[in-house]
Amino acid sequence: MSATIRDVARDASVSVATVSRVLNGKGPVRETTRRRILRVAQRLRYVPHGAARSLITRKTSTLGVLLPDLYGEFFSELIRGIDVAARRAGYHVLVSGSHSDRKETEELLRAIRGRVDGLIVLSPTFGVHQLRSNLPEELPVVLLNSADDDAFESIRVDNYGGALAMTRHLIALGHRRIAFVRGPSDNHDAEERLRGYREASRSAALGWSAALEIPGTFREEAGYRASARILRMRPRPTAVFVANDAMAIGLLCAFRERRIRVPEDVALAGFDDIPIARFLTPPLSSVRVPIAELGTRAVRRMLRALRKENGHVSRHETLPTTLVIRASCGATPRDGRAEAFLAEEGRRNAL
Amino acid sequence: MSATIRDVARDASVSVATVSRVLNGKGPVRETTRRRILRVAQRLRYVPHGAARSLITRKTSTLGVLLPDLYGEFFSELIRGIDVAARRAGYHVLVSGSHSDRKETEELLRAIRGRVDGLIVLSPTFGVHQLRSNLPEELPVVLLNSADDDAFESIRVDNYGGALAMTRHLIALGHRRIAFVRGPSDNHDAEERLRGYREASRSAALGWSAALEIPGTFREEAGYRASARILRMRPRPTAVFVANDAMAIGLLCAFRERRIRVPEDVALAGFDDIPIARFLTPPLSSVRVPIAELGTRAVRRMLRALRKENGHVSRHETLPTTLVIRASCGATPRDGRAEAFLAEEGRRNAL
DNA sequence: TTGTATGCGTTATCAT
DNA sequence: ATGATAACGCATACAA
Repeated sequence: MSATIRDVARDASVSVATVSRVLNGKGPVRETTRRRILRVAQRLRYVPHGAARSLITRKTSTLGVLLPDLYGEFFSELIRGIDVAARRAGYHVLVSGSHSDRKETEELLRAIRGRVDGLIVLSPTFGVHQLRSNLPEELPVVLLNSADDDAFESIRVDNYGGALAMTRHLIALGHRRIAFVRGPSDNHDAEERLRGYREASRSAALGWSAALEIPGTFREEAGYRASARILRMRPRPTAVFVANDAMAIGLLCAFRERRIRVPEDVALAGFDDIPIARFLTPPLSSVRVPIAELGTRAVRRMLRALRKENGHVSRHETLPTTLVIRASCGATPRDGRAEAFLAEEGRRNAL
Repeated sequence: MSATIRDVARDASVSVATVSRVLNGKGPVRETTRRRILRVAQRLRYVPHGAARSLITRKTSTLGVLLPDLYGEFFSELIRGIDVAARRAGYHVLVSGSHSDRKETEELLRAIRGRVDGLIVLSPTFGVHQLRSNLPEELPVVLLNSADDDAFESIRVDNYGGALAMTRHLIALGHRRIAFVRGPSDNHDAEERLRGYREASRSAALGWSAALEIPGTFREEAGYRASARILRMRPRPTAVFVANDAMAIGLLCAFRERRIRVPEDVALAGFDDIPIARFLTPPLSSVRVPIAELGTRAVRRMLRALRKENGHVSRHETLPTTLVIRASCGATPRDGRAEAFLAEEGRRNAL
């Protein structure tokens, strides 16, 4: 068994109270005893017991993160952002992902009482009411990219604005028939991106039709499949805007198999700007989403809430998205330059 | 404040002991009181306090996961594997990633006392001695892909065998000068892959030379850069085996810029078989690593250790890697077929 | 079948 | 400057 505070107290011939004071740097204590206690603690390899401490302190110094069924880069970037920000502030991260089942989620929500000081929830699919009813009242919650969020603090990404800008960019390049490959219809991010596409199409008075919108799932396979429907259309779309990069990769693959050239035969643009987007053939134009920052901000907001400083801060925040134009949409020479590549690398490392 | 067990006891006119018995299903209790207590508990939305419970139980029902600076698919797949396996067994997952600083890591190791029941450590870089000295003796530890692991249970992936097989495959295709782009030299996985490449080269009596081994970092950029050195070699290598897929993508990008055709001008093979490998241009031959399974197994081993069933099980385990041959190494027609794609998809979904 | 009492390892509130 | 002791919320041995 590990040493407890009593062991340290006994070996140092003091009371547990004094040991506690020394270890927490609180209250006055003579320098000599302080050093003696520290020495004993080190020799015994004493470490305070987390559960015991949080029982009395009513603080766990850990943040909970609840995620849906996430894949690939998005997941890892988000966790990374949360993790580093949390650790910097002395917090641990309790993560629970791959939640598709509603009941399971509720069970989990209840199980966290006394395990976390706050909860960061990314739930583009589910509503928020189940959160309300399954969570302790006083537990701070920060919502990420959620649909209805009036009850909690929330941070989202400007999916709508990004989709609007990219669609307009394609229009500016002369495209009139632009297909859109959708994400899951129960996903809020996906719906916002669709909304941006529609708004741009409408305001430009394009020959828009429902047939131009193709269902998808955010997975590569869906993009691969979408290609067939796109190539069957008459007249054929001259550009395809895809709701995320993963599906765009599927499309790229399918187009290559059918000898459709990008961007000569059809222009292509994605969404997310995952790290490999610029390494694709051709390099993929995309809408950059600050994923890691989404996590970082969430933690920052959470910390503020934990310090009860959330009295007058705005409860909703939207992170901007930015257009990243590469060769796939035809606005740039087909082959990217190494110079451009290196510039991008610098920016990335600076992050 | 949330309701405690006392609140429930009071409202149900019983003692806390009885409430505890009901909620944990232990000991005999009359059916009528049982139901009454359950009803009250539900009305009060009572949930046992995790810290309090683990203080007395000496169990936290959470698993710690310690990771190095991981990126992309590898990270997310591993976490997914661990997460689902852990939750299925009723465990939470406390993750801490992006550890490059040694001191910070040690601090963290100590901070987990009383927060986790066991620790899963992926540390291809660091040694294990610092684990020993900073961890409570009795804490079960499962090591993943670590260099020296005699002290703990460990699971690793057959990096050596995979690299050996892929190199031999390239040799069988007629290649005699095969370059190898290395991973970080302090990374155990990377070194094992290098070892496999060397062994295959040696046993085939190829014209191997140190110049054929190019340093790398596992990031896309390193692959991009490696291309220059490769193209400068005389005679030029006819094939390049890259220590991971991310770098292979960088190479693919650089080759395209320089109008080097793959596999016609140079064959290419990667390692990891990340999901997008088959969507690349051309589809990338790679060595598949069962990442999610690595996590799943780790949890299984951990659970066994927690049940103290680890008396007679083998302490070291190696997961097999498998060759995935696509177009990039030239063994297959340049364009993959949709049929092949769909077959692969089936396999993937079955996972 | 149920209640009482003790302790898990800390921190915090009093004394001294 | 230090010590005794009461919480924190729960599980459990033992008594009833």
